[in-house]
Amino acid sequence: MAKNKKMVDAITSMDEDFAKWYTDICMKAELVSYTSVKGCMVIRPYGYAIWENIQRNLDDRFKALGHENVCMPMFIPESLLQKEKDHVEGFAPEVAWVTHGGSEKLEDRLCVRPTSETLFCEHYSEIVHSYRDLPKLYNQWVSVVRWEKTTRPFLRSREFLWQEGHTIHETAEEAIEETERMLNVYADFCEKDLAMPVVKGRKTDSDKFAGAEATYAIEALMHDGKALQAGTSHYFGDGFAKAFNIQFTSRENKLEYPHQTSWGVTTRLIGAIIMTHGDDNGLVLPPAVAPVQAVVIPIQQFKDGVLDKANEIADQLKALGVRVKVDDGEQSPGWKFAEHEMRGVPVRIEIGPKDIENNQCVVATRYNGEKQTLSLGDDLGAKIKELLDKDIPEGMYAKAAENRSNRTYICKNTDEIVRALEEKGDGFVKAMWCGEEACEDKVKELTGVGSRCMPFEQENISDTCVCCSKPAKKMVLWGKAY
RNA sequence: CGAGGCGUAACUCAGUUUGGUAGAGUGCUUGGUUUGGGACCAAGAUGCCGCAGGUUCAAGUCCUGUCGCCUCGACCA
Repeated sequence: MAKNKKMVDAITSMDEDFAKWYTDICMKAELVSYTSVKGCMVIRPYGYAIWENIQRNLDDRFKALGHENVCMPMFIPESLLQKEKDHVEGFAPEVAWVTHGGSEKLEDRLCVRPTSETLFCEHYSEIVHSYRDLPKLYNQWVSVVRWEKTTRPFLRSREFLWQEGHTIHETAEEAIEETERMLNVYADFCEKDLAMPVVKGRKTDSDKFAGAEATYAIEALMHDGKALQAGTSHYFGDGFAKAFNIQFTSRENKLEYPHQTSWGVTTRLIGAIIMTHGDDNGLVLPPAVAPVQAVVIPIQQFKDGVLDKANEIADQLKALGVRVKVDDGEQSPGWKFAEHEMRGVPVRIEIGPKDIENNQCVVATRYNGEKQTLSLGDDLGAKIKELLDKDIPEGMYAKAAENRSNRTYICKNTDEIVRALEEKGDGFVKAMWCGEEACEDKVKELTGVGSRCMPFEQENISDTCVCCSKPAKKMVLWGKAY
């Protein structure tokens, strides 16, 4: 009782105002702080630690597949940006420009990178000459700038951190394979480590990356029923190579254009974690990326032996590689419970005089609020490790998957879409599409949901388009997007 | 960029209608009592009232301008 009352004070309930609930969590869990420039956030230590864990995990996966990290400059001369027509058209409206160096006006103004395809292409044109130079599997961890009009922490900021992979290959087949491989890396990471179900699919032409031949994405459904693109992977064909004049001598001694890809995920993933798993008591973090995986809270810590026992448990967990903290602060235990719940710590361990007497401790899991009593001893660490590695991520995944399936509607016409959204709230809509952009636009106009992707796992819902009566070509996943 | 909201202590906000000594709660500091779901008592510190002009004997309050932030739309990772 006391808990709910207090927590409502601290965090707006998600049913009451989801947007406010989201910003409350960002602020109160100390993930970010605003600055004097709109859309530019301080990512605070706790938020950054989550990013570092995401980064480490993905970086290991990239390296295991042979990718190398590089770092491109942050400025792109306007003349370079303009080499690929679709690309510049896509990004021009949202780039920030540097017009002066010191007090001197620049001849060729510089764009602050919104993405680095052009820089990679310029570089590849210098270093790729022979099929022996291929492939190049490069990646970089940097920040980029897009001058967004509406901004929100993690979901849409003007500067954001990301990783952008840029690869260049001898053949189209190889590049397509890379595009799919990296999409799968993202999907696996999201599902296994972030416990977040995603739909893999291809973007429709109207929604694909500026300059790409094909764009693939993973789409996740947030707790409020809105869709969030969690990662993308693009196949460029040889379009960029032609625009930037990248050529190599092939095995047959012919001059050929290489095929390229790019793929990325951003700090938006932190937003996805918040909105997939969070609840009215705050953040709920998947153990794989939680800065603190387990917190030990001593009860009556001033009594002899309590703190020692707490530290003993922590040491046992540390030895197993668990990120663990003992909270020996002066606040009351109840305060600490609420605080660590708000920060999303996956496991809480309570240890007090009563427990010590019975040679036990209380272990509570954040995502479902369940408490259990475990005996102290050599296997305690292993049991908690098992919770962190298996039970918790699986339970979190199941919970998120259930929300998604409750909010996924199968519809045969636009009326059904409107009705489903009205009755059950926002969510994913599965419906057939004829392939015409006009229908895509009309569905959005009539129902409010836009095309998210054409899932790889197709279902035949009906033979005709959800909008017109023409034969259907693809099942499309529709939704309101963040 | 359109529509709305808001800038007063570290935070949340009252005070603006009707101009007249700068306020509350939370947090912070110190001391004490507490400790199994955000404990209690006492004492204390903290303000360019977003910024710039103007009106006035007097402006947090009225007028003009300006900057910024939040939310919702259109656009986007």
